[in-house]
Amino acid sequence: MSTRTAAQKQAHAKVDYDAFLANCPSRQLLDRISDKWVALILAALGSDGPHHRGGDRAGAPRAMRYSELSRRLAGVSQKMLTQTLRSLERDGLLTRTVTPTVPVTVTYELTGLGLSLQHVMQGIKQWAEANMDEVLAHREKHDTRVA
Amino acid sequence: MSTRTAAQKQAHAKVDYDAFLANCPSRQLLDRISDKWVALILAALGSDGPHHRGGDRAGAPRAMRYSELSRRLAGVSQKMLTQTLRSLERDGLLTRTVTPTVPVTVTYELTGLGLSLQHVMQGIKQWAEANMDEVLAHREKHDTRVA
DNA sequence: CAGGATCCCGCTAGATACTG
DNA sequence: CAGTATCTAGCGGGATCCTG
Repeated sequence: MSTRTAAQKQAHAKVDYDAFLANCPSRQLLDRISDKWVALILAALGSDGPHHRGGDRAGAPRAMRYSELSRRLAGVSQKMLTQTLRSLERDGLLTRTVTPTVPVTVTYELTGLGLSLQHVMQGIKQWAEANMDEVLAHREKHDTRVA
Repeated sequence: MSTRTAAQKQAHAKVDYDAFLANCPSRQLLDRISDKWVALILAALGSDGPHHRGGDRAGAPRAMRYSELSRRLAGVSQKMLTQTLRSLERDGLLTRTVTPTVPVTVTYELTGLGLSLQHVMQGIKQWAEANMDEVLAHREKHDTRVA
């Protein structure tokens, strides 16, 4: 993506959104994207498919069907899945494509904007998986001291 | 402090955590850290102070007092602040230091583990602030089409 | 297949009051 | 100053039933 527009905008209009401020829109946006399901949906759409389960490095952005996402995000209710997808669509992070086949086929795919967020969110998911042991160790130590 | 114990465990039992799985601990950890307040607390502790508001590039990790954090995270209730701080402390992301002065002084500071997460979370906050306009535009377009 | 619509429970986040 | 304790309203989120 070209960072020229972004740099231009920043230098020109200099709209300083600050998530530290309670009434700033970016605070709400931060709240929206700081979500488990958002992270997982983006990770799923950013990786290269459901059959390649051993490792989620980013490959080419991939279009996935609703059922595929549902299966991949184990334990997600269809309400949360649909709700989150709609929210992401509304924010321009992904596109929803309906193909009028015999049973309707719906696919979701990341936009450029969504992909840029995916790169960040991916880090969080990976951090959680990578540092799980250490966090677990800290918790145990902390709990035994209190208990 | 040395984290030798954690490193020992990690090198020994190579458990591959997968946040896509519902019962995986990393799923819950992902849920915990995917939080607005976590992002803001880490950002606050990772930057270089409250008076330097124009830009939140990471400087040296800084120790902050409870009241400082409370002021910086505008709109946070003391309950959420305390609760989130305790959670982060339990997970080993930050340390809580009590200094028995006349009125008690408590400072919070990121650990190495916390700092590593901060680098990731920082990206989210910055993404939200940087792409706010674009998201807003998408929403407007999407809403007018539906309305 | 891909949801929409409802019902409803739980727990969380906020407000308020009190304390070492 | 830095919390703890308590109460409650609200809604996040799951389960269930229904549809184009």
